[in-house]
Amino acid sequence: MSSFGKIASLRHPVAINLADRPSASACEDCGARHLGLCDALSDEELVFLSSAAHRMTLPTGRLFLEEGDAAQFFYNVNSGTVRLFKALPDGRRQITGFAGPGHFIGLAATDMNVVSAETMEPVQLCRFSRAGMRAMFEEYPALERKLLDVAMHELVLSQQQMLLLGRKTALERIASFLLSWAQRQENCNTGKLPRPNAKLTLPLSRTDLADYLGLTIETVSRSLSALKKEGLIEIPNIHEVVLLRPQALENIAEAAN
Amino acid sequence: MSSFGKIASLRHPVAINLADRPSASACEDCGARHLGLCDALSDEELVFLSSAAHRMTLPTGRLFLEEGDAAQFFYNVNSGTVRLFKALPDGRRQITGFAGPGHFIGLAATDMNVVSAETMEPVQLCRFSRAGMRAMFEEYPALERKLLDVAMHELVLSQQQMLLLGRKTALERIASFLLSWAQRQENCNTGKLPRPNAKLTLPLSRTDLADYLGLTIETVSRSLSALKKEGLIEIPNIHEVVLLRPQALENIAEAAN
DNA sequence: CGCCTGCTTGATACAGCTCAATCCTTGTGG
DNA sequence: CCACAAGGATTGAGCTGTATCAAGCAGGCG
Repeated sequence: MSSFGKIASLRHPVAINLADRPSASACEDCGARHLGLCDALSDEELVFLSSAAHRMTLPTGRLFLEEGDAAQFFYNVNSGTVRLFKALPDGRRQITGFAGPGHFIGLAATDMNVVSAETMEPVQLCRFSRAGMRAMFEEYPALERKLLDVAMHELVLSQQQMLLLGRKTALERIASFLLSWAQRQENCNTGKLPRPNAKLTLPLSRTDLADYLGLTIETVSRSLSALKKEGLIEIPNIHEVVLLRPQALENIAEAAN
Repeated sequence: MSSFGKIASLRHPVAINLADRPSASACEDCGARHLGLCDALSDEELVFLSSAAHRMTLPTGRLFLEEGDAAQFFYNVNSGTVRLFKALPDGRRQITGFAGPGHFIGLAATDMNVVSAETMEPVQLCRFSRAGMRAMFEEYPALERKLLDVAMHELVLSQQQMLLLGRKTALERIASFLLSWAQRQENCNTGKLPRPNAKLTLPLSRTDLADYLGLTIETVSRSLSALKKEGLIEIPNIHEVVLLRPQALENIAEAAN
């Protein structure tokens, strides 16, 4: 996946006992310790990173980042899910992505935030000042390396999404989404299809789904119903989808033949 | 623009005479010397970078990067314009971006290219092996810093494009495109509107425009005609547009009131 | 139990697509 | 220098996929 690979050489072979160091134990307990950014860092680096982090817990539906505001912070999600979006003055909304455990927020920014961010569930995250982060790069180049990897991966996802939004039909969008969400869920990026009967958990509402796929909730609902009627999926409840025939979904998603 | 700013401290205050050093003079003459990536580097760094570069000249319409192939190289455009795109098996195409002088190609990739790239005019570019680039990061961290900046900027553009593709009307897409192309042309990113009567040069065909904006050529043509009839733009010829009333275009593009 | 919110389903409207004809620009050859 | 051909752009007419508007449905919570 990562074009620069793991930075194994930077990890200390000798374990450091961090139990008595408060700033480190914060990371030890963290749900995201072995995900994303944090997994790329040695224990020593984590201690340093942790000292610069402000840990926060937010309730559902909290808008903690607003498009147009000065960009002061980066965030790393520890638990829960966040939606990132842009909006037009008349209320039209485009969700540009979802950030779950281990995901990094704030790379898509200039001096101002270009997206807003809102929690979809109770969320725990670590907040870093952008200036502090920059300073850390001097000391810990692995951090910067990893951030470049993350940015490159997000670019790949963006390109996919542009194809989806610009050129795919409603049914193709839904099929594409289900498959990409499955990928994401079994973290990830094996490039393989999910196995038949794989069960997806969607923390998103139909409205979120519509705003992510550039459709209306009605069209989302109809498309899901169509896939159900064709026997490609099952919908036991509103937040779960079972992929009965992933290959058939793939054929629709990629407009094969 | 750049959230990490210029890396002024790394530039040598004392000029080095490079005239007699072949690998350096290649950069001295380059149209992109003071653009993008190359402008972020000191002369010393450029010499090194240049030694790793393979300079190429390609004719119009050359497909030099194909989606799905192993990602071996990065490219830096020196002159001309390149279109980057994804396609579906049935021929539907989504252009994800255009790369002109100073632009870097290849950040949106995993082990495989996820987009194809094709020249729209005669193009000069520098090619770098990805492995070589990675090695250079150790030696010249400014390079990596700059690459992260570039990636972040591309992410910002991607988010804008997702909003455009997912939620804007045909007229709004055209207006948005004209303004963003004006920004790009007067390199760039001042965030200000172009002055009235600003003249745009479009190296792209209507087909390219359609595939970039997620529309058909007919709709592109009709929307441009509509803007012309309303007196917001003038179209002296197929590759030029004059922005008579940028503010009015902005109001359309951003769906203001 | 019944309200409320979010989802589904149905009927209709319309923005943008498709198909088709014409126009314009540019390059070529007589 | 003009006639003509060819490819791209424009314009028109009708169609269609998705949006809009509206009515029912269901599951969760007080």
